[in-house]
Amino acid sequence: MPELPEVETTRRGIQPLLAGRVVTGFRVRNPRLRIPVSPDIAGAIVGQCVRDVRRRAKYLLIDFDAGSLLVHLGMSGSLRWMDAQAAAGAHDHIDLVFDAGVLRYRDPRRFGLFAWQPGPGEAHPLLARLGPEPLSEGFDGAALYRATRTTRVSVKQALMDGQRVVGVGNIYASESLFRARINPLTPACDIGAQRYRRLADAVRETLAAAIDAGGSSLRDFVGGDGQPGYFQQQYFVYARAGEPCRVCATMVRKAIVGQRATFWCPRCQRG
DNA sequence: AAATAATCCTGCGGGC
DNA sequence: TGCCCGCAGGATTATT
Repeated sequence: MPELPEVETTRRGIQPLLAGRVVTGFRVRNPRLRIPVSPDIAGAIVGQCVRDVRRRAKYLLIDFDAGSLLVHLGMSGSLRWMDAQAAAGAHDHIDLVFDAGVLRYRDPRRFGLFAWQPGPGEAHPLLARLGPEPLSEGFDGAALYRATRTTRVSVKQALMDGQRVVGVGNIYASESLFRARINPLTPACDIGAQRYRRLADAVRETLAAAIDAGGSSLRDFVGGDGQPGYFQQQYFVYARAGEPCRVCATMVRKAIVGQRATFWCPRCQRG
């Protein structure tokens, strides 16, 4: 389940492998991803040099002079650098081929996407309405507070809405709210500026810690059969319903909020 | 206009 | 043991 930390770990793993190299082929074995892979992509990138690999929200942007290849890993996507001759598995849908090797995209559930954005910047419709990056200067408690004055949805749903802040998925929403000691079911408009400052700090800390944890798995991007980019973290509350809170030993609770499983400690998260 | 529901897909675990 | 069912999940689109 790649959330922002996994995507950032993927970016750090592949950036040094791709930058400066020329694409020699683009093989699509199965174009049926969340958005069908356009047959025009090959013509846009074959023969072109990768200038950089960036990340925006959970999208990877592989930059060329003429534009950027947008890659989203969806629920089960992964990218690995391997020998060009390596046999492709059942869910290895796409190869970005270089002389030195191949960047292979595997995605059993096919929730991911590959799209082409002509030109520089982040003009693609998929990127146009995204909120601030949680690890950037543009994100803080004041921004969250301003963005939640007129909504009655729960603070957890507000936190997961990519127009307010990007990259906070279901796992890290629950984890961040635990760190901030905020009950995920509280209406977003009922939370004050001071507590949003605490939440913004918690989001940053939670994501940064997960990215640090992912650093040790960077080597997995080269060769091997493992799933790169996924790293097991010790969660405070996520998927721990019925188990004792790591802070106060109260039983962790679970509820479905906005169709998503939500976990919290009723003692540590009262407000 | 905002909130909610449906949707895409496969692997896995539980129950029987 | 094997089958069926439900669930998991991000983000867009459709519906209320």
